[in-house]
Amino acid sequence: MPVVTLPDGSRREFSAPVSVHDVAADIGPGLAKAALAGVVDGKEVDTSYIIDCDVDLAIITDRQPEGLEVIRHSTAHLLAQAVKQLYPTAQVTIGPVIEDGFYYDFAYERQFTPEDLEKIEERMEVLVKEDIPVSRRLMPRKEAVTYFREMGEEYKAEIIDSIPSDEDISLYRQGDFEDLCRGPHAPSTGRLKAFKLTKVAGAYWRGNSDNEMLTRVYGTAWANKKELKAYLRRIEEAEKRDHRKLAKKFDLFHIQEEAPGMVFWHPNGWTVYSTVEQYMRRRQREYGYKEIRTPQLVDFSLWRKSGHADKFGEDMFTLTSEERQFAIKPMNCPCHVQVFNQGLRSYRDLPLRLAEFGSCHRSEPSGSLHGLMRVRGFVQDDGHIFCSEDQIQSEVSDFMDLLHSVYKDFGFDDVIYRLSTRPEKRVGSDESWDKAEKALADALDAAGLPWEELPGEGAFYGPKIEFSLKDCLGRVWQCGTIQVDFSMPGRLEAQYVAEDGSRQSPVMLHRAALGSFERFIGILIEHYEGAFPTWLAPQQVAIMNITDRQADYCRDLEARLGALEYRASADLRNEKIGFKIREHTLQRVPYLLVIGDKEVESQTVAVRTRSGEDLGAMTYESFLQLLEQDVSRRGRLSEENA
RNA sequence: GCUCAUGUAGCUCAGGGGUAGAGCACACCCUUGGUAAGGGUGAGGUCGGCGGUUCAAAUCCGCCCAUGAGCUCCA
Repeated sequence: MPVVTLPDGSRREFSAPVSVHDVAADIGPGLAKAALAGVVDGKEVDTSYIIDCDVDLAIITDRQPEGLEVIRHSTAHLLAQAVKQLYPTAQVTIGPVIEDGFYYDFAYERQFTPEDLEKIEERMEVLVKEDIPVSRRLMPRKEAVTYFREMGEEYKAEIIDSIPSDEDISLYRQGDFEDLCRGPHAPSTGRLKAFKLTKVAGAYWRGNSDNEMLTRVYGTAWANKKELKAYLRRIEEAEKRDHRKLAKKFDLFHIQEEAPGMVFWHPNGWTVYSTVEQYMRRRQREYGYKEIRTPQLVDFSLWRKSGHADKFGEDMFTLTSEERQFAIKPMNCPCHVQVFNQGLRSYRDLPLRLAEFGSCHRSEPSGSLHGLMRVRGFVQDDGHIFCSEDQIQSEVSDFMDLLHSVYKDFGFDDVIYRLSTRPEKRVGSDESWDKAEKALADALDAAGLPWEELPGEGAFYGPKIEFSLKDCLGRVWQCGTIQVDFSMPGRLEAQYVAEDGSRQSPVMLHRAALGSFERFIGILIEHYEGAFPTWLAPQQVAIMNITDRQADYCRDLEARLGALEYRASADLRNEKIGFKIREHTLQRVPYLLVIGDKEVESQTVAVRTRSGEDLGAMTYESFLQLLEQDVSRRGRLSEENA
C-alpha cells in the first residue's frame, strides 16, 4: 500500500505498487503526457519506475531544468541509435549533456563529415516519428562487460570497468539499440521534438591527447521548437558581435599569415588600446605602483633559474646570437625580481609595487589561436608586489578596490570571484599556505564579496584569486588575478633586510586587472558591439557640412575640438547630408554635428547622436559641456563617479 | 599539436577542366542637396603557396601555410 507524497505535501495512497507514470496519470492526463522522469526520494528515475513503498515523488516535465537534461540525454541516445543504423561498425563511447545540448563521441574508421550529419539528423527524425519506447534493465557487471565486448563495443566495456563496483549497471534499450546508461530517459523517442545537430569535431578518447581521436557530434535540444529557435537566434546574435568581424567593419586591427597570433593594430584600434593603457597607467599610479620597463630578450639561464624553462620550455620562442641562447620573455615576473634585486632592500621598502605593460610572447599551439582572445604576442597589465606575509591581506584588498573601479569604468558591474587553494604538489610550508589562503579569503570577506573556493586548483607556488566578468550576453571572461608566490623570490634570490637585521625573502604577489590588453579589448569590442562609449570611441565627433559654404567653419570646429584632445574630424566630402549621417552612424561615432548655413550664421552646431536622437542646435560651449560630461563618465552604467 | 571544414577583387560572396562574376567600397565626372544610401563612367584578381595529372587546372590530386569549429594546452 504505497503512499506517495508530492512536493506540495499532498499524499496519494495506492492499493498496489504503481509506476511513476501511473501516479502522474492519477493526478491528471496532462501530466501523464508531459512526464519525462521522476524524482523518488531524491533519486532521478524513469517514468516506468515501480513504487512499492512509501516515497516522496516529484514528476519531472520539460518545464524543469532536470526535464531538459533528460531530453538532451535522450537525444544523445537517439543520435547514437541513428549512427549505429547508418554506420554499423561505428562504436559508441560517451554521450553526455552539456550546456544547451549534448554530444556523442564515436569511434569510426573515418571522421564524420557535415554531409553525414545531415543524414544522421534525418534518420533521427524518422526514429522520432516511430515513437520507439525506451526500456531499462539491470545487468551484473561481468555479464555487461562480456555483452558489450561481444557486440564489438570495446569502449563501452572499458567504461563499465571504471564504474564503481557497488553501482548497478543499467542498460537502456530503444528498438534495435541498447546503451549503457545511468538514466533516466524519456519514455519514448517521440518525446524528442526540438533538436539539431550542430557540428562535427575530433575529440580524444578520455580527453587525453595521447589517446586515439574519436569523432564527436554536437547537438542542441530543447523542450519545444520555439525554444530551439530562440537558441539558434541567440547564437546568431553572438556571431554578429564576433570581435574579428567587427574589427573589419570598424577597421580596428588585423592579423595576417606572416605573423600568426600577433596583432597589427590600425589607427582606430590603437586609439582604443592606447586610451585603455593611459587610463590604466593613471589608475595604477594612484594606487602606489611604480611603472618600469624590462627587456624582451633575456638569456635562457634566467628562465632555467626561474623554473619556466622546465615547465614551459617548449612554448617559449628562443633564438641564438653569438652562441648565447635567449628567450623572448613569456612573462615579466623574473625581470621584475631583477629590478627588486638591484641594491640592498630594506623592510622599509615594502610593499614595493612594480607595474609594467609587459609585452610577452608565447608559442601557443597553432590550433588554439583565436582572434584577440588567444594570441602569441600580447601585453599584460602586469604588476608585482613585494611584501611581507603580514601585508598580503591589505595588498589584496587594495588591489580588489582598484580592480572594481576599473571594471566599473569599462561597464562591467558583475564580477565572479574564485579562490584557488593548495594543490597536492606544492612548495612552501603549510603555515605559509594557511596564512596566505586566509589572507586571500579574509580580503574577499572584508569586502563582503561572494566567492567560491576551488580546492586544489592553486598554482604550485601559491594560492590565487581569479576575477571573471560577465558581458552583456552573460558570457563569463576570466580577466583579473592575484596570486601569492612563495617560490620565485627564493629561486631568484630576492631578499630584504628585516627589522632585526636578518635577511628575509619577500612574498611576491602577481596581479593583473585586465589580463592582456588584446583579450580585454576583444571582450570590449564584443560587449559594446563596436559602439564604444565616448571615452573609448576611436572617433568621438564627426563634423559634417551640408554644402561647401560651411567648410571653413567645420575645419575650425575640428581644430578647436582637436586642441582639447577630442577625437573629432570633419567630413567635407561632396555627399548629401543623409549619406554622411548614415555612414557615421554605422561607424558608431557618438556625436554627429550637422553644419549648414543656419549654424554658421548663428555660430552653433546641430547635434545628432549615433542612436538617431536629434539634440537640436546648441552653442559650441554647450556641446563641449555635453561631450566633457559624457567622456568623464567613462563606461559607468550608474551615475556615480569614480 | 590532433580532427574536420574553408581560402576567388579592399569587404561580403556566387561560379567551377576551355576568355574570371555580382553587390558594396574605391577613382573620375555631373550634382551643392538640411538629418540613415543622388546619378553616370571607370579601374581593380597569377582564384592562399608549391608541386603533380591533363592538349588545357581557379576547378582534379598531393604537400605546405593560414583561418574557422572542436579536442589537447594555456606560466
